[in-house]
Amino acid sequence: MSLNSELADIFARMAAVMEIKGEVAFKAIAFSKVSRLLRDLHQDIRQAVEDGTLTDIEGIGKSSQKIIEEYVRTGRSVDCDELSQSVPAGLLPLLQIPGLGPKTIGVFWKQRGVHNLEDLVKALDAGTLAGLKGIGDKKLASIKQGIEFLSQSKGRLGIGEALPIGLALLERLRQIKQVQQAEIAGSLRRRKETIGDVDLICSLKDRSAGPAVSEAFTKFPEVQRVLGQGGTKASVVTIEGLQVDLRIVPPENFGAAVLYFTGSKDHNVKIRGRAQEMSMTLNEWGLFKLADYEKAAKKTGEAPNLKPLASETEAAVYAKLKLPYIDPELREDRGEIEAAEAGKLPKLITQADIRGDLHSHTTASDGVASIEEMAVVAKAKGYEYLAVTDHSKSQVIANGLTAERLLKHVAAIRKAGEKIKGIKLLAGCEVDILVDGSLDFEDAVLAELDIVVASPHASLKQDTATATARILRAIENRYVNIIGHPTGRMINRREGLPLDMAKIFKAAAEHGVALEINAGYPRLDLNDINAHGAIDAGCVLSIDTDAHSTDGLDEIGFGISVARRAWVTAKQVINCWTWADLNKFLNSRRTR
DNA sequence: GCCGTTTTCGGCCCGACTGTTTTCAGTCG
Repeated sequence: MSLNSELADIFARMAAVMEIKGEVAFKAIAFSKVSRLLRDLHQDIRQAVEDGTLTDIEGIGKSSQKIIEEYVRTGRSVDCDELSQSVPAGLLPLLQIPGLGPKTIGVFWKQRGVHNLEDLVKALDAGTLAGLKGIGDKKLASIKQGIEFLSQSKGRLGIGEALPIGLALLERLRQIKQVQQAEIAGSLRRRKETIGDVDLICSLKDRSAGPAVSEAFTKFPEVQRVLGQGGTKASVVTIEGLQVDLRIVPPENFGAAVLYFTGSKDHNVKIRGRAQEMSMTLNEWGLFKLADYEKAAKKTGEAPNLKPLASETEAAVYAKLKLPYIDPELREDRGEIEAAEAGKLPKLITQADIRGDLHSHTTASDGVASIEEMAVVAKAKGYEYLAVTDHSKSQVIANGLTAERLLKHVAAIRKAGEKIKGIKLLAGCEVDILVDGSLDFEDAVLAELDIVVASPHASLKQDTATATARILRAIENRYVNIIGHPTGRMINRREGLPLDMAKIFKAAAEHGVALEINAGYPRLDLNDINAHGAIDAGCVLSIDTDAHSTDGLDEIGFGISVARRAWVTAKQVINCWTWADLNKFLNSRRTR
């Protein structure tokens, strides 16, 4: 784990303990914020410590500075240790239980001696939690259900699993006749790599239809359990164990609601603050003049009795805040509002910008389609080129090619390329980066190829120094064009190599090697943070599916999502370039 | 705990739903 994420965990832990102890809420909020910004930071925090620029980072003050510096120096934080010891360690995981928050956990601990999940389950079964102020039978039943839910679900679902579910429900929602507009919101719309729950927003043709639509939603065949249901909101759990929340709003408030529920929370906080500075207030109903809003009549579940300055579309709300439209993938409070204000938002890459796929497999190694089959489908997608890059010999499980088989395969690719008009086929290989950073083939073999993707597959538990040196050595090889899935991580499965990314970016930029955003779910490697760091450091990227079938080529969209979250433009992605420019890039190192 | 071109003190985004209550606290997003 990197230093940044270790520190992020420390601040998150301290915030959680403070919440349970019932300390001033804003302290906990401040530490949560520090935790989040450390997690998002793509340069090593050690650098900021050395430069003495720690408190220049908005959100880090004196206390946080002290904790970070101490941790960098000693690998520990006395403050964190002391705070952690002031509550039973077993209480922190209880925060994950839906319906159970820090206040109630604090009460259970102080008044009933609950120290961990086991105590809680016992106390619930024995009925010893009854009689506490503000806690009745229903509350206890809901906590029980929450525990059960948690034990069933594996935590956050990957976007590869959540997106199809969300799209299916959206389609169903749009088919309800009283529904005028419907949209996915939340982290799924922002295309985060993992999704806690799905948010759906819909507007009504007839504003009295709220309860009926809510009712219809809870009756969808995908719904396993109904968590709550009202005229403006319903929550369900699908058969996959995914929570889905529906919000129902009048048509004139649709844009404001979609904006609000798309988040992120931090983005919302920033734009609401901006609204306030401009003497306005922003909520899920719209953007209002502050003075008028305070006087207006408000009823629960209804828009305030006041004409909003903007509310029908997101763009209108942004415009009133003197901002251009901000793409959902950017809404993470990672500088997008400042960039929008300065007119410096990137023109984000779209799927239409992709001219080819530079990482794919065929039946020659572990793919299921032939060269021709892959080429035909790639051409049908409008691609100008496709690189066929089967595995090298170390990937025995994947039927990796020996040098001899590879050279025959190269000839077959060239032959297929002559036969199939309208798409350029590149003869390549996904060559293993071995444990010491050497490659699985000699340079003389690599020299026969049009393109070389070098990827780590095994020994993914190295320490930072060893792993970084390994990838750097591969980057230095003059035949390598792309580092495939650079960390080897798999969402919800394994962490991958703990690389010193700053060093990797610097070397890749210097040597003219592209870093891959592997679009295949569940890899999505580089992730958004690292891809952003890479382009910041002047690297170019390649967004590839690593397809093992013709269907696999469709997964490009997940890679595009990662790139968009990373502020990437088409110019920075080599497979958005024309064949002439790409060809120049692929050959530039060999002729140096 | 963090922040400040009205502030070094006094704020810190806003609303719905639920469960427990007769006016509100906790949780969630």
